[in-house]
Amino acid sequence: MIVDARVLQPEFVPKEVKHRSNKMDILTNALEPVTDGDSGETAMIFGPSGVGKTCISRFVLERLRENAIDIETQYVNAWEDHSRFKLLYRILEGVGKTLDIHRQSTPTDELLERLRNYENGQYVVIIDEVDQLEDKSVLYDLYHIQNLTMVLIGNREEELFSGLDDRLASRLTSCSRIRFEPYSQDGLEAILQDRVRWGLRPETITDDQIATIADAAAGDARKAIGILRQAAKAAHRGQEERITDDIIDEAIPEAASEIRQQSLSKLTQDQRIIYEIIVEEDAIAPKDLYEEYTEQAEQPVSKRMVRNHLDKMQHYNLIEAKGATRDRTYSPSG
DNA sequence: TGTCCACGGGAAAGAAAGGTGG
DNA sequence: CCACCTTTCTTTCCCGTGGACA
Repeated sequence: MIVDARVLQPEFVPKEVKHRSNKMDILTNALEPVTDGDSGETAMIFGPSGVGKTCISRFVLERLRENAIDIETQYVNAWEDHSRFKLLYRILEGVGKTLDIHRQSTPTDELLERLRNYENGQYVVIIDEVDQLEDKSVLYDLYHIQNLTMVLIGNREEELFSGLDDRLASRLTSCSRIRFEPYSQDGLEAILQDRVRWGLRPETITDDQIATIADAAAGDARKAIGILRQAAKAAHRGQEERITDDIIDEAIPEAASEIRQQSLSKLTQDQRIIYEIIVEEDAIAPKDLYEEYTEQAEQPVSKRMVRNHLDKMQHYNLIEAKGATRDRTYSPSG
């Protein structure tokens, strides 16, 4: 019943863009000068996850490249490359200037110097999850590089501006900002319909079922497509002709746990011990948590390190912290 | 209302890991 | 294979915060 599994993958460059055409226009305008060989305006994109921020940016850049020569583009995820060095390295990678970089003989300033010396036309860089960047001063340096245009993507505006250099912050107040809202019910249904049309055999899913999925996804397209994928896979496994309501009911929690599972697999041994304690206790005070952890771990790490782990797990949305200093508790999220 | 103190998180220092050139 | 350097991870130290408790 699955015709083309690719359209069930979240990365597939989809027709979603048509629901975001006004946002695309703003971004395209900001980057327009690039096609004439000038630097574009720094663009900032904000919005919750699964609303097409990354997707739209990549799409716009792709189209830019098609329409003009001498444009290089690069996509960097600051969640993966969160140090100054890694970020700069990744950016240089996009213009193939990393060949003879030896970490030993190449201080990070040298990386910047190379970017400044890049003369082969305009270079547009998407920096995704920019709030995850630990050293935001690197943005200030990048901002001042000729021929380099940045597209910054983040969840919340305040998070980006906090910890930002004052000088840069004031410059950025004038640059173009684009806010993405969660998809509407109708928008999500249209996106799903589109995927279904290309990815599944006709008649395998009803409009009502699509509406159910869209509703469960709460404005998040990634989640919606995840549910659809789970449902299609389940039906496929069970040799079903079509997707039943029962399959969808099961696919909704499965899609959620799929995301959680992916996060869990990235945890280290220590982090997993901590996570399991929190799940076990449901809500636990920091002190008790650390005591319990020291008992279970063969080589317990310091309190400070446990706090780092807790931070990380909050980022992954695995746990949440409630309360301020004294009455704080940690509990599993969801 | 004032004192106490666990907590979170920043900074510095130390240890480990990863890579290079001899 | 080793000496050496940079980056990354971990620990140690410290201080401001804000509930608890008198």
